[in-house]
Amino acid sequence: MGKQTDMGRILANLPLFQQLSADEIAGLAAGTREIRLSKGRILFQKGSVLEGFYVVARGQVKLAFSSPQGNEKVVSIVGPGQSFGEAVMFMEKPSPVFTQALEDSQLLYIAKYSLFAAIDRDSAFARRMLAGLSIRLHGLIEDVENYSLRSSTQRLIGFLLQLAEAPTGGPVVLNLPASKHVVASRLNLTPETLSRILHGLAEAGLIEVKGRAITVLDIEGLSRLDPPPRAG
Amino acid sequence: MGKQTDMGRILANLPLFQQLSADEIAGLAAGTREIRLSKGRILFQKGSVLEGFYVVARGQVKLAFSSPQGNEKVVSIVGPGQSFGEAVMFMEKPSPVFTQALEDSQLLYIAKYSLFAAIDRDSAFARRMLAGLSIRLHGLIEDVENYSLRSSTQRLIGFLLQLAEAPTGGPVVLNLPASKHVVASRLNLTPETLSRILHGLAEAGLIEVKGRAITVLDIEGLSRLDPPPRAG
DNA sequence: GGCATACCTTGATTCACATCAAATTTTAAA
DNA sequence: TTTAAAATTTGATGTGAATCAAGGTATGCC
Repeated sequence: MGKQTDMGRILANLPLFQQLSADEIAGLAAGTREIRLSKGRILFQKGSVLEGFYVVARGQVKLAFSSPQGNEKVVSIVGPGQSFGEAVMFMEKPSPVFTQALEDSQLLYIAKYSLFAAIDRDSAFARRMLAGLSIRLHGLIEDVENYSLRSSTQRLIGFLLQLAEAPTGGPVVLNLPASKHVVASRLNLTPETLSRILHGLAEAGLIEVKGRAITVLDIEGLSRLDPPPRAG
Repeated sequence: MGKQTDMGRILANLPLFQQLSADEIAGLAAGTREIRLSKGRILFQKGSVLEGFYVVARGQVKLAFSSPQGNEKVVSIVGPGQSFGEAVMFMEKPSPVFTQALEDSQLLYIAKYSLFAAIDRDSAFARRMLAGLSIRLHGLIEDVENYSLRSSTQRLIGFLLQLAEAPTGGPVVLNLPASKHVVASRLNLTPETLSRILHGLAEAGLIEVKGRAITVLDIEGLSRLDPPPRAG
């Protein structure tokens, strides 16, 4: 036991694999290996071809691309229970992004053949996989929407409200999921702009900032500045 | 015959359904209906929930979102043989975009249950579906990359080179897939900016513009202005 | 043809955000 | 603690592309 059953337990707890049987989990676990990644380490470079995908068990990694001019843009901050690399694996094309650990992390690498076996055995699982990719796709569409028709301030507010994730009116304390530098990049801002916006919102009495901890004082007020997408 | 076999023929020719057996195509066709959409018509609004997905048989539609301020951003221009709406269907969430016909169009609507049946019957098809969504996802990542770290000019050049799709050095004639207004929106530009950039490139002797027809005179020169993503 | 409607271009101006430069604070390590 | 390195803030300035405002030019309709 030990390693093997640990992996089984982690796998079984992933949203994606929630509904698999013990047998199926065991099958996946056989094609899975553990990877430890210390802070700052690159997992794979842009251009890599993946023969499997990854799940974060502990820690945090970022997916990002870099321009020839050396700028870097964080596409995604991936935390425990979340996976990445599926699309690149299914496509069999070079990855458009690279992956770097933001903290010391523990990942699981699940081999393609092992996942395919699960898909072949269980079409409900295949559907769940499709739904998973669809959600990812939806997220990217939202990003595109944010970048193209919302201002810096609106993007930040949207981000904060998502973290706050509480429809209550009262003050909510939240922690930025990463350094301001990384958060800024994720929101397509410079660190300077992020700092100024946070200052401005604090000035306006809408939030309080203490390092990475942000207290949302007035969700209503923030929402008013952040025209939420109305259905219809 | 007629309608029914027409649909079968169209379905069978779609990249997604290429490798299905005649039986399987027939099964899909049973859950498929034809939709005619005249130019300017809205197929579904933002916020709609889809019980199936669409394939363009003839014509052209756009997927776009609009801001409260009335701006509109085209996410995708969809032509014959291409499909859309799968992700929204799998997710069972409101669509983040609306769909409007750019020309008189003929679409096929493929019901969810019919697709699910195909997935249940044939896991290779499920895999192809996964690969299809992955490709879509990859495209969106590219968009995000373009919006966040390339200039207007670079985005346009990238777009032109993709349309040119010929590694030859000589002049290539291509047609913009839609009106300049729509193309501009797709590239996250105003029509004014698009016009100016085209003018500038023509001035520089790199292209020639005559309405929607664009002659690429110097692919090399264009590529030099458009740092292509290097793997590695 | 003549008229209207959409489409595109051109110029002047503005603005949001980036960039550059320099403190200042926080964190980590010795 | 002391010091070094990293992260963050603050201020001054620059700029790419949007916006505003007219003109032109196709395209289709009567």
